[in-house]
Amino acid sequence: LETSIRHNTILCAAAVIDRGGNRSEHEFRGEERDILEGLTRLIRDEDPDFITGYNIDNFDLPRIIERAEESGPRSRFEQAALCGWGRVPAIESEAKRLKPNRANNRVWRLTGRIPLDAWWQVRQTLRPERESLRYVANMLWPDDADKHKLDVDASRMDEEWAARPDEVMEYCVRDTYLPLDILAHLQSIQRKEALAAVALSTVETAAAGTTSQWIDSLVIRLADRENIAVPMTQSGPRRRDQIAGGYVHDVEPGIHPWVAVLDFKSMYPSIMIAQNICSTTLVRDGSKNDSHNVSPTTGTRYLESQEREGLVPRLLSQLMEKRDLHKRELANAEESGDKEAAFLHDQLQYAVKILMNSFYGVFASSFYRFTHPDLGASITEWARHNIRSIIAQLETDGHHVVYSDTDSIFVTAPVEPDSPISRPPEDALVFADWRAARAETLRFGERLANRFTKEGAELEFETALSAFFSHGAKKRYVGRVVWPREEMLIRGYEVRRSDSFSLLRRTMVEMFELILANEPWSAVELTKAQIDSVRAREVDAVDLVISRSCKGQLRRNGSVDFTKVYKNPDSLPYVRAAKQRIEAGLGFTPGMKVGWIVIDGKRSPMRIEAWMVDELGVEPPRYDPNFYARRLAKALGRITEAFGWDENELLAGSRQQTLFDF
DNA sequence: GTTCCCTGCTTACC
DNA sequence: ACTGGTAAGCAGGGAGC
Repeated sequence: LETSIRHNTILCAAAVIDRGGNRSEHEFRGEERDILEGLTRLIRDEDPDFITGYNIDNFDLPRIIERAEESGPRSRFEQAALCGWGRVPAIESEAKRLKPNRANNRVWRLTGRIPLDAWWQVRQTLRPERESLRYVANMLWPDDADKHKLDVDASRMDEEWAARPDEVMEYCVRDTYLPLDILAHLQSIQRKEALAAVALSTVETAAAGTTSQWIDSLVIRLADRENIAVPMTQSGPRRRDQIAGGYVHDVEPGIHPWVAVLDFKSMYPSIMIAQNICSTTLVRDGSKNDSHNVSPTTGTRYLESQEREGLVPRLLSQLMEKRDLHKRELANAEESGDKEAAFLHDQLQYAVKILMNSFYGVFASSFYRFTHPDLGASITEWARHNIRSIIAQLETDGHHVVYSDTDSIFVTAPVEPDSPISRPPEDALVFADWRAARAETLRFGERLANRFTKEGAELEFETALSAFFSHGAKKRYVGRVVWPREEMLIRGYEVRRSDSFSLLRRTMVEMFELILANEPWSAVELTKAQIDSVRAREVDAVDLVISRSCKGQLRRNGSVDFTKVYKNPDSLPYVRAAKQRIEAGLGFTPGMKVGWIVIDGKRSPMRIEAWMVDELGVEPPRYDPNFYARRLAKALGRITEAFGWDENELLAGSRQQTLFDF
């Protein structure tokens, strides 16, 4: 749709029908009624299974319903001519199922069809820094200029429509192809189908249903076969104390040379299977029997599986076998060059993985029908117990555990001291030392995996690192992987965060390269140089865009209320940016990411300007160089501090400035 | 005008 | 109206100085 900013009405619409790759395009303009009727007729004639678009959940669908209700006839059945998209006969008795509807502001439902928003798929699978269609198209197809041509000013749509409707129509059509291309690129539909296949659910449930519905699909089916009564879900609010989660080991700041990384294969599902944890095996009457599986800290008891195998453990074992099978088939297919089979098995093994990992969350929740607070608590206490006891044994044996998070352990390998940590050229003398260190780390990793793997808790040797670095914060680390591939592994740091800015991300990656190559002083020099260039305004504003997602509540008239979701909305930079977008006529839908540039960081609240360059092609805002210099110094200083250069020393830089000069 | 502490919030890791 | 916990870090704002 293209809509009037002034009157909220629909100016024109375009649709593209994709039938097995053959596409046809359809344009609608004229009276609003005619546009809506035309779209509805097209959908009823062409009968699509999926309906997509960019941000249809929050924009197109609500707009269509709203306009149909406002401009259209009174009765629900008469409105069906304007938005009766459901796959049911257009008769009075079906009036209810004809219209798309959205229960409790959640996902859209449309009888017989599946609305699948390309924006949401992009967001979930790609996590882009910014989410405008223009930005995403540019990211996915950087060389495809006509996919991201910008020749209509969307913020002045009324004027554009009045002056040159043909160009607007063309622009509208082009943007209708993109969501189809995006879904194809992300293989979104295939993924939903694979999930439906393994969860034994409809594709609709796989696409729009909740995790608990996927699990219900498997558990209730099995419970029915076994004549086990299925509890109802209790309604109403039930709060309870949180259960304890995974264990996270402290990290010592600095470089740790030659590290073997091990992790448990499907940790929580394995524990559920091994300990037979299930609603149907939980001992609830206080009886005690030596055969019971007893959890290590709370002493929760479960029947042993020989006495009665729990429904969930059984389902999980089957899923685990299924995943192994698809992985084997995937390997076979790859070997024989059967691309279609390889694709299918890859989708299926991935869907099984997703499904297996969903079990724990549902059973640890307070409101699932088969849940009991003890179930979730038992799973995590076993997990903490297993990993802690391995850490303790390793330390007793004199091995240094560098880090551990939930199901992973990072252990220093016993390599020759002074083995090089960065790969030397193959003709260098020390290359042999590097290779020997790697071989030793591999042997060590394999040995640990064998030693600690037991029935129901398989410890796998996952990667070998020639160096591990952290500045001392949990969930933030970098590793130079030397096996099974050679690559850099970065977790948690600003590099991974979409609310950082690209100059910081880039500089930090370069810095890590140098640190892992054992050249920390070069890293410091690099950082100082970058700080200087921001200070001198030599950096493009596009490299300084910060973005975050922003919530809001949509009012009936299409405006957004921020006070319902935020205590003090105007104190938040992203809310201020969202308001600027709305002001500029660019539109904002709750949940979307908004970008901004800080133009005065000294004021409180800081002054920002929304980033609208992608959509409007306007001049970028003039940024506050000192703010960005400080943010760079802060984030990078945390890292260089491990080598003796702190934030203020970085800021002082080559210019001999003091902390208070900006 | 700092500094320190707390709160509110998002986004990461697993 | 619905899957969990653990953790880092930014920005705003008030208190005590």
